[in-house]
Amino acid sequence: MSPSRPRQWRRRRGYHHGNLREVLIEAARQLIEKRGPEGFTLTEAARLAGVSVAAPYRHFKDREALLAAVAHTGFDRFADQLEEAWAGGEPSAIAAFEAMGRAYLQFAREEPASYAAMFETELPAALHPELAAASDRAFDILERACERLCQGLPDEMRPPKALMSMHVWALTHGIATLFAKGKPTSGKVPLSAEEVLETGSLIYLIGLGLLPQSGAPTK
Amino acid sequence: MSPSRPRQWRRRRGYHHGNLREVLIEAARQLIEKRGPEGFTLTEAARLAGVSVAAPYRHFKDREALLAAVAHTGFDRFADQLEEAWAGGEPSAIAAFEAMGRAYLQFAREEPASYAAMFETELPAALHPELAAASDRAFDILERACERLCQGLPDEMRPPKALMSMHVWALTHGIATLFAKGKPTSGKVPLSAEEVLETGSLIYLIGLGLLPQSGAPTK
DNA sequence: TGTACATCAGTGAACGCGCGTTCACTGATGTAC
DNA sequence: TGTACATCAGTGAACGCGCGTTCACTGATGTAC
Repeated sequence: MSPSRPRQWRRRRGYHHGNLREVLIEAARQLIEKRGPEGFTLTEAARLAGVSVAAPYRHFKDREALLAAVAHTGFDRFADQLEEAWAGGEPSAIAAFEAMGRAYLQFAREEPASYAAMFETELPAALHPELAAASDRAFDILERACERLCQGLPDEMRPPKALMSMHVWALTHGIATLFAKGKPTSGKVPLSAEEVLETGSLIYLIGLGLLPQSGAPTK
Repeated sequence: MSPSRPRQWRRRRGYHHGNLREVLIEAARQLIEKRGPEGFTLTEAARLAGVSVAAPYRHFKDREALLAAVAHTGFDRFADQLEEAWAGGEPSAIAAFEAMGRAYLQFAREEPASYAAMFETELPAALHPELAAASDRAFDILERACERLCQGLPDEMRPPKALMSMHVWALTHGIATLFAKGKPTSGKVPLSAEEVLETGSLIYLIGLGLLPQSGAPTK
């Protein structure tokens, strides 16, 4: 073993971390999960990443920038997963739609910190345009899904896609947050978030005329 | 003017404030409105109320107790307003239901701080049983409303009331939070929260068979 | 009605703490020659 | 291949600040006699 410089390109060894930006985002995610988006501190994130408290400033302008990065990377994965779920349900628009709903709930459950950073903070969109773009992408996916769903509907029964997207998004977001752990509502009712979403959207789709009345909830 | 002790029973003059508990709750509400439930400080609330930083401890065990009081009084008014709106819409169950929905959105808009303290904090229910009771009361009102709505429905088409309540609550809560000011979603779409809720619940009620298909959204 | 006294609801100063951010610095890395 | 050097990505100490909470205290109030 000669003392040649360690040829570990993106390895996190030695003085230079090599990966600190991503590690800090992940650390912030963990801390937000415990203490909420307002509760996480830059100091703690640095400690968790094993660097000095000043190191994060090489990668982020300030605390808020790290929070925005958590939200941004969250939106990216969120949009990816919605898209993937939709594609996996094709060619049945209904199946694809329901798969997307489940993917939404799954994301909120598996990445509560990302979800909180994305939807429960007030990051000024003007200061974080790349964040706004990432969030728009997720909304567009939802909107296109609604459009596809309604394709077969006669014109006069087809709801405006923006309106329908809001219905679907609000219902899903509402379920995701009411069922989030620690919330006063969670566990108050012996139902899973998935059951509530599936039955709720079933009734909604019947109301739109996309499904026959017979499909009413049975239990 | 003789120096007789001021006969102002519950007036907030002089050394004894007389009203401090309520004033602190109101101050906390104002601060939460600006900085969120995690962002408000006891120090600032005391300053806003015009008392020393130690005074709040005469009325609240600690910071969290004041936060819980904001949530508690919020739930009380919230439940009152839902109940009142329902009563005002009687005897038409549909009209009463929609009035209740509007009252919900109105509360969230007029008391964003209360709403946040109620639904966006993680106050341990075990430590605040009176809070859990107040929240249960609000949910019960919603549940009874759903029951009333479905009264005319044949048994096999009637959804379990807990399930239906969750649908309705989630949709309304989702709309309220997505439209809350400062949120990434607010203002993204040229629709009012009320429009989205009204059309969304219309479609839902059609899906349940409570309204004829003809009532589909027109615009 | 007057007075002594217990209790209540404030004050103001102090504490220890952890935070966000800045600064001059230094070790590691990549590259031009 | 070797070396000089610019740049990059860290360190570690320090700062000023505001917070939650505690403490001994005191002025105001209500009440028993």
